Amino acid sequence: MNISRASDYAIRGLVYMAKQPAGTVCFVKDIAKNTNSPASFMSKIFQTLAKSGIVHSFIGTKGGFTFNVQPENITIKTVIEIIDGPILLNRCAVNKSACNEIDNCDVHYMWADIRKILIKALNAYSIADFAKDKKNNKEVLSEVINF
Amino acid sequence: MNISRASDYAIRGLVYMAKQPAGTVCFVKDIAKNTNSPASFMSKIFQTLAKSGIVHSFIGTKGGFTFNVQPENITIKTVIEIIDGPILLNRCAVNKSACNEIDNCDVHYMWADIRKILIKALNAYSIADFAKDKKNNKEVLSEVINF
DNA sequence: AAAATATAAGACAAATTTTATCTTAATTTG
DNA sequence: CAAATTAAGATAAAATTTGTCTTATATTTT
Ligand code: SF4
Ligand code: SF4
Repeated sequence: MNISRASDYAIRGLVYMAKQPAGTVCFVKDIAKNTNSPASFMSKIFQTLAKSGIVHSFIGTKGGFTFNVQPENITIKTVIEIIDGPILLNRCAVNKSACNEIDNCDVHYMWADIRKILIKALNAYSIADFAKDKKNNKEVLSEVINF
Repeated sequence: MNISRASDYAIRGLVYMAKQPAGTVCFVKDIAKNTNSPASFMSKIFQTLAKSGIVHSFIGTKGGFTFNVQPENITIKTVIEIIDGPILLNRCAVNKSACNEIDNCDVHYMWADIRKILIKALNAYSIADFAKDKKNNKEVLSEVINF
């Protein structure tokens, strides 16, 4: 029950980028150094992010990455889905076609429900939220929703 | 971002047990058959559940498993933690000792927050909730918390 | 313009985790 | 006490995750 290390790195890398002056072309080398991640692994992660369209890549000397979507509009959920694929807690609750139950089984509604909550929480945080200050100034969700 | 198949099976297996008359000694063979899971895999899963104390096991002919904790008191979170281990979304947000940040890093508060929400949601459902009827009669959480 | 350099892209490989099976031990029944 | 039934535990296969190494592309320098 965790995100992959790749998704974790991706988020940290994007947060690092968001902290640089807007428009800066960032090198994987620097992104990796500042996130304590293996550069070659981070490289592959950014390839995936580039393919998805949220960052733009430039090959060759002075190449690197820039945002293609504003960090305010990139939520944690977006990043996790790009790297890890769809968020399916029990790996079938959404993909009903993969199960042979005619009616929904005993646990279907629960997983759908919990998934909905999780996705909303993951969508409540954007990359830009972390670039500002450490104890980010947004109110803590779990208090706001009184849950 | 999903629970393991083992946890999924565990939950389904326990729900099956909860549907039998209280006190029934259940065989792995039957539990597996009724959850479409490999019996030998389910066997190992129930070993783990037995070690944790939530079920009791009986060896030998007419052996099997019974609840050691009332299904009402076994939440989904409990089961997942027994099978998959602690719920750590980014695999460090709780285990601060495993990281070398002096202050908390940029993403620490977010993960702590989302984790808190997820855990509450997982704790809101018990095994007994599913034994009653399919569209279980408890209100849908994601609506109740207006989130 | 060619060579050297810096960079991302993509192919490849190791490590870990997940999923499962196979063998052994324990208990009951006849 | 032998046979049958069941869980426990050891072992193995498969899948996924994590990571590295090589190749292609663009820029800069000579
Ligand atoms: S009905 Fe059950 S098995 Fe089928 S998709 Fe829903 S949760 Fe999965
Ligand atoms: S400070 Fe950052 S790296 Fe350390 S435990 Fe928290 S989330 Fe993990």
